[in-house]
Amino acid sequence: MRKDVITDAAIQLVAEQGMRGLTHRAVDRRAGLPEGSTSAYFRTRKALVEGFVERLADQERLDVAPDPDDVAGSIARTLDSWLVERNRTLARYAAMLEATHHPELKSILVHSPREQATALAKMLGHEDPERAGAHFTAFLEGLLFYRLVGGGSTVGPQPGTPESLRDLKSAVEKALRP
Amino acid sequence: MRKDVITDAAIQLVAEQGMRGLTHRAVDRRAGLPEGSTSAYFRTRKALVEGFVERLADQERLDVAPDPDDVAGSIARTLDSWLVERNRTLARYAAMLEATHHPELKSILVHSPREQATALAKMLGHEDPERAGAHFTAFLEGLLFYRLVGGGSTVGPQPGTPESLRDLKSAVEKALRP
DNA sequence: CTTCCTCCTCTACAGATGTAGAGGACTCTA
DNA sequence: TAGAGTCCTCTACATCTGTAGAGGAGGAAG
Repeated sequence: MRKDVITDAAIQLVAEQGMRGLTHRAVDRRAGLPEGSTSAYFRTRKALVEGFVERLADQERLDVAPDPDDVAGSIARTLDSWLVERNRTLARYAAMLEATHHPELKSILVHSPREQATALAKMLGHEDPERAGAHFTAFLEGLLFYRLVGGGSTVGPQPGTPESLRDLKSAVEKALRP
Repeated sequence: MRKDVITDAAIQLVAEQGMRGLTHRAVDRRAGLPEGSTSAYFRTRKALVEGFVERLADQERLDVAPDPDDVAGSIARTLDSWLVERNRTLARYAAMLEATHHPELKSILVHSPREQATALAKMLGHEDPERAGAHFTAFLEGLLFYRLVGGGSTVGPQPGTPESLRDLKSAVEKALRP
C-alpha cells in the first residue's frame, strides 16, 4: 500500500536525520515517489508525524509476549531484536521525545508495557508489584537507550550475536530478582 | 555574556519544541534579542547546535559526585534534581539523539558517568564491575527517561518532593545491590 | 462508448530558514 | 581627538517547507 511505503520511508528518515529531516519532499525522495505524493496522503505535517508514529506502533505491536518458561530469555530476545532494528528503535525514541510537546502522539505510542511489567512483577512475588514493575520497565528502557544512543557509542556486544543475548539475559535476570 | 543568553534560549527552545524549533530567528525571539544576533554568534546551524550542546555539558559538569556515606541518597538527589530541571534534561535527550547522526556532538556530551559507575560497582564489591557499572548506568538513565518522557505521562511522584526522593532512593538501592 | 470516481502527479505560492556581508555604535589606545 | 578594532544590528537573497488545488490517467459502472 502506498501509505505504508510513505510511512516506512518517514521512519527511516527520522532515524537517520531526526525529526528535522522529516519533510514532505524528503519523504517523497526517500521513497522514490514523485514529488507531491506524501503531501497528497498527509496534507499537513502534523498528519505526517501522526502517520509515521502510527506505523511505528503497528510494527511493534507484534513483539510483545514473554514466554513464561523462560521469562528472562524471551525478554532478552525481544530487546536484542530491537537493537538489531536500530532505525526503528531510534525512530521510536524520536517519537517519544516528540510526544512531549505533541500530546496526541502519546495515545498512539502507549504500547504500555507497564501493566505487563506489573503483572510480571506480581507473578514473581515482589511485595510492591506496581513499583517493581515500573522500575523493571525503566531498567529495560534504559538498557536499550544506553546501548543505542547513550554511553558514547558502541557500548556492549554487537546486537544479534549470542554474546549480546547472554549479556542482555543476565541484565534482565538481575532486574527480575525480587 | 551574550553567548550564554543565546545558548540558554536555545536549550529552552529545544526542550519545548524539539530540534525542529531550533532556528536562528527563533532563538533571537526567545532570547529577546534583535534578529540576526544568533546568526552573528553562530553562523551556521551546525555551530548553533554545537554551541547549545556545549552549554548543556557545561551546566551539568557540576552535579556529578556521590557522597560515599550516602551513595544511594546522593544519587537519588542528583536524579531528582534532573527531573526538576525538566527542560534541561529534555534538551539533553534531544542532544543525545541528535548525536546519533552528528558524531561531533558525542565528544561534547561524554559526561561519562560510566567510569564513575564502574568504580562505584567495584567499591561495592560486584564481581564484574565493568558490566555491573554499565547496567547500573543504564538503569539510572532509564529511570530518568521513563519518568520524563516514557510511560504515557506523569509516572511516579512529583519531582522535588520527599516522596520522589524516597522512591528514587529505593530504586537506586535496589540497583546497587551486588 | 460515455460518465463518473478515485488515485495520483504537477505546479503554485506565501512564508520560513540558512547564510552572508555592509555598515553603525561603542570602546580602547595613543 | 583621531584611529583602530570589536561587537552588534540590519538587510538581502537563494533555497526549502507547508499547504493547496488543478487537472490527467485509468478503472468501474451504466
